Amino acid sequence: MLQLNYIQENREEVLRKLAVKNFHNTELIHEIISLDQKRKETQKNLDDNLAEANNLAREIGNLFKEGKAKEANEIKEKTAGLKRENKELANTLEVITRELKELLLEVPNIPHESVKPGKGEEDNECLFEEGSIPETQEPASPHWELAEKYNIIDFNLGSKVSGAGFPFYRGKGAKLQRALISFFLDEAIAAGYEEFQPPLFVNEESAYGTGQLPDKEGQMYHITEDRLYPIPTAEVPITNIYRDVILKEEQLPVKNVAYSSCFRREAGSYGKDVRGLNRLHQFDKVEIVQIQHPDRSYQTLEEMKDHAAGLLKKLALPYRILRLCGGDLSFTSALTYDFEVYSAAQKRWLEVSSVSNFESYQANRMKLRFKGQGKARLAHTLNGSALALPRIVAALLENNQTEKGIRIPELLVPYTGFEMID
RNA sequence: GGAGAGGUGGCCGAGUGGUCGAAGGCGCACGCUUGGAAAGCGUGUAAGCGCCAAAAGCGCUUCGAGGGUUCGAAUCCCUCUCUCUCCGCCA
Repeated sequence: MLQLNYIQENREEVLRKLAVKNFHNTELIHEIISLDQKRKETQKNLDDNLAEANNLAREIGNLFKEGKAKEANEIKEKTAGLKRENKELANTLEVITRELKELLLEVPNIPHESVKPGKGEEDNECLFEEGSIPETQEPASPHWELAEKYNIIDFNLGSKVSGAGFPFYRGKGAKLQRALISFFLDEAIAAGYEEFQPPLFVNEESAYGTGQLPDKEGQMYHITEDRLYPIPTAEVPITNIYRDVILKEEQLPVKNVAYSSCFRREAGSYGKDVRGLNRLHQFDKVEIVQIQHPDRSYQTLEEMKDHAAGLLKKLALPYRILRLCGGDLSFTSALTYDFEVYSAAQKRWLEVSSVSNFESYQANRMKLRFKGQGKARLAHTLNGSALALPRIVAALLENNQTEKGIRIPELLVPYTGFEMID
């Protein structure tokens, strides 16, 4: 969430920039500011009262020690009213604080100045495109047909055992998954990231920390009995490592990478766009996360963007990079680059990665700070998929189909141990 | 799942109702000392919120979390949580 002081001191600027994200709730901002005013007043009163109570308590202690029990008891009576008053003030303060936090959670992150306004997907700006659209022999098969033909992914079995959106990978399909995961991890490690294997279930605090709660509640599975959430992305456990942490400045940047399964309810539409691997309830992803000094976070974002691009290049997939417009930017992000690969048989672009700078929005929520010379400051958090598997697999299958079978990209062969799926 | 012991500052560790944000030590920073270093000596060493233009200063909160008792809680009571030891179960 945004910092209160920042909102207060830059009210007009905040409103102007949020408008880029199609956020026009001026009233909310004003309400927050006036509620904070009320908070300060209440706290001042409470603090003064508590100071007085502390003084009286000290006095009573001294009097008892000197054996002046009578005087002590007289003062004691004075404290009764004060106590009642304080309890009330404390309650008021708590209500205000809670309400303030709730309101603050409704304010999205401020977009970076390079973000252009726009309604949605259609207004995203294409920054870069590389690789040629492959010429597949007609008729080119979509991946769900290829998956069946070569018996490498079984959607029906998944439906039987779990439900739609939970496929089985088998044989060379399973090996391909494992190869991609290893490849992505190795590339990240070579780029200086530390590998983590995170828990796949997180508690409520963590879900709030990275912003899945309260705004995206319906997207996560929820194990109510134990109050745990299966992670929708490794970003959640990996970033939350640093919840309530004050790092030393020289520890920055923190570079972490994690492979994990991801779980998403995604109660969405059905049809061609979500067929096969296009949208799943469970999928695999390698996620990179960085925690960086505010002065260098945009440099880092570029570095992470290049990392993701490098992976696609090595897999020889045609891809493009989009800079999301205000309307398509997520609630918590300041700037996001989306990566899409071209799927030859489906004749459309598929999103395979999203690289974002959250600036201090997540950090403020989870009190992630760093300390150099002066006071502790909020750090910046960034993350990106590097990469998400299912659509990569879909594109690999479709783009690399030949009469003899599906050709594995050269750089991946050491990981798969085979050159063809046939 | 059962029984017991614990959770104190960056770390170790003292503290069982009053002046304790907390002894002592380690670490770290600065200074003195030294030709230089070590040792030694001295000083400092949490975060958040508020008052203040700001600094200084002051006030409030924080000893796993939440609640309670009390004029006053790190210290007493209750609930939760985590860690350790033993037993049970188990990949």
